Amino acid sequence: MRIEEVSNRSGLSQDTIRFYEKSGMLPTIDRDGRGWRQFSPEDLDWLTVLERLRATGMPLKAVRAFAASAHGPNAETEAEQKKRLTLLQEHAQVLSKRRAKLDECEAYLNHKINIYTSILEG
Amino acid sequence: MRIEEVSNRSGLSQDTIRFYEKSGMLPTIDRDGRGWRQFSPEDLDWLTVLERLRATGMPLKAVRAFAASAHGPNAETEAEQKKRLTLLQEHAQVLSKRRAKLDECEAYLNHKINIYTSILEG
DNA sequence: GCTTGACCTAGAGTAACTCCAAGTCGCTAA
DNA sequence: TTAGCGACTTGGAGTTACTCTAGGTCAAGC
Repeated sequence: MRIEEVSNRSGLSQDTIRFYEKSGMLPTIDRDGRGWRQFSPEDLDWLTVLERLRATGMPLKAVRAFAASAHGPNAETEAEQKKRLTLLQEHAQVLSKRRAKLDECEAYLNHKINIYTSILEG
Repeated sequence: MRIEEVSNRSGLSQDTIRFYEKSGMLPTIDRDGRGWRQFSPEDLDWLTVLERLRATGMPLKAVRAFAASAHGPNAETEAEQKKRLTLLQEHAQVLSKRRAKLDECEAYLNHKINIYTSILEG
């Protein structure tokens, strides 16, 4: 696949994909004769993982640690898998806090909207 | 109140509060004899609003528009109130998308965690 | 042979903080 | 009374995570 397709499917911009490659968060991406990136289905899967981690606020530093573990030479050893599990579990905790904050803010926002609506109607 | 108290209560750092003041998102804040900011309870309320809008990802540009409307000379005219209502309603729509994304990512994360857990246990 | 379109790179620009250095002021303890 | 402390002040530099721009390559179609 070319970068445009991978961008559309993963939800990451072409610039972001190039930036992720440059900053070591992707495995080696093939190039064709012209020097264009050729993404495999696995590359797309990986970018989709990254998009989800980033969309829920995992900092790039942690994403990079996750990437290094997943694509390093010892990726499939128990130690590395445990490392990745821990990173994901920590992130899951962050997400539940994020959900609580979202609930709070949504309730507050609806409250505010009701106030404005009733002022403007009555 | 001094900046430390307002920071603790609003959840915004002291630096962020100063940054918001400098970039025109706060009403005029009183100063005491030493030049220290003296926040009123209304100032704290306003900062709490800002913290909630930002915590749910409203861009500063929109926050600034909201602030300009809320503290401008015509703040209480119907036109300005409608403007603010619209901004809040637009943001409420963003929030519901954000919630959907959070749900999706949380499910995916739990799926991944289950996979790692079962590999490492079995 | 010229244009178009999708890609390439390096590097500058942006958003929203966050940190730092250097300075002021009022208080307390020696 | 002066020396130190702690909470503040400012302007400006640094950071994160993109995002955009300029200038360039290459294959295909007219």
